[in-house]
Amino acid sequence: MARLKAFDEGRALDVAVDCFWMRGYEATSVRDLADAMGIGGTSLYNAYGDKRALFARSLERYAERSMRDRIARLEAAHKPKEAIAAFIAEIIDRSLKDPDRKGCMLVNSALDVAPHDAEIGKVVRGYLDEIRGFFQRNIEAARKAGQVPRRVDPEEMSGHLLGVVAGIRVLARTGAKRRLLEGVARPALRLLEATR
Amino acid sequence: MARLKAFDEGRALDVAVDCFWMRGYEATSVRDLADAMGIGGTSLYNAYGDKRALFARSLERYAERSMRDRIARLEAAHKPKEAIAAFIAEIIDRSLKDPDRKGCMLVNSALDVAPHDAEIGKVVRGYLDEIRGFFQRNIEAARKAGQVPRRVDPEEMSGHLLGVVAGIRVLARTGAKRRLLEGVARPALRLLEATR
DNA sequence: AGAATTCTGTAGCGTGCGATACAAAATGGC
DNA sequence: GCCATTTTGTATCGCACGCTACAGAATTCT
Repeated sequence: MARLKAFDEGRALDVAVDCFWMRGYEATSVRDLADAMGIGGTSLYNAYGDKRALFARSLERYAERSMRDRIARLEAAHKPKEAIAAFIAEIIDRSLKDPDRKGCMLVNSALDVAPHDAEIGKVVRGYLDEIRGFFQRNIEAARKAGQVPRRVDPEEMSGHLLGVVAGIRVLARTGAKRRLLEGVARPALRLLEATR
Repeated sequence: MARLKAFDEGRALDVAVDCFWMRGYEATSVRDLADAMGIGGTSLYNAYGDKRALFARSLERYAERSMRDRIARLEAAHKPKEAIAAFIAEIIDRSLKDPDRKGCMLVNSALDVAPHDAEIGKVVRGYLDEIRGFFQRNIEAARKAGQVPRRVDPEEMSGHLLGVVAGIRVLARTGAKRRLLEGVARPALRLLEATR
């Protein structure tokens, strides 16, 4: 019927994710994007709409690949309390291993673009609440199984853990060392252990 | 000797702080700044140098007025443990009261500009470490006074509190409600209380 | 008053931005 | 083989960006 696309939309989108992830929305130009994705500007607009639409799709892609996949994998592989600890440990490891110090695209977006774009702000809030939901779900399960003290309130504690994760992402982006990041997390995890 | 400045450099700088605080570095144009400050572009360059220099001075001003002043005031008015609780309570209140949801300029800068500007990154890290220092200092004092459990490690716990504050600032910028923000903070403060 | 110095407004520099017009190239259906 | 349709590269568009040249206004010193 018509000419075929000469590039893989999904792969190019992954590249766009990296660009927005590293530099943020404003600081990433359409030309930067097109060059990195290996396509022309026309193809970019043809395939994804405008810059904002591409950002929205990138954010969605990030949430799917870097958040939901991780949550699903950890919940499948670990018992509830261990899933929480593994989530935080993995985030610290990834933050330290990434030479670009990109942090978390959701956290970056929460500060960068959410305040100036109500629609994207709502989306970001939804994604962050999915993370909180992961924590709450697993706290509840662990508490029912007697692996977490009864005095721990799942809703409150899930918010605490979400805040801790966001804080870790912020500090990691400024080049914090492992010692500091683990120090941020450890007291929170200790609250899930039985009190001596 | 020469013509006098027709504007107050300090007051204008405060306006610049608000602009950068709300919109970030990239998204704030020199024209936006000059208009808001009530001066011409030439006067801005004459008085502050270029945009980056104005940002650096704004960040410094913010740290002085919104961080060091608060720390000094709270340490003068409260005993160590209460100073910590008051610091966090004040941040939550201010975050919720601000209709612009500006959050914390240090945290915003840590994500926005620090990763792309080593020098400013270093400055931001220094300011954040001043906050951590406030926490550590007061934890140590409270612990010596027997108001905080001996098992609390001041260095680790100060990092935890810094992370919690950063997390609160992130979530506040996305429009989080008081219930969530206080839920983030409460488990951390509970660690400073004696365990039943 | 006049000289010296600094500040201020206008006007514009070159550059990069997001986005698009247009024609050539490539594909599948008939 | 030709038509309809979509993709692609080139070549911009108008605009806003950070920044500056320049001349006139304002101030102090002599």
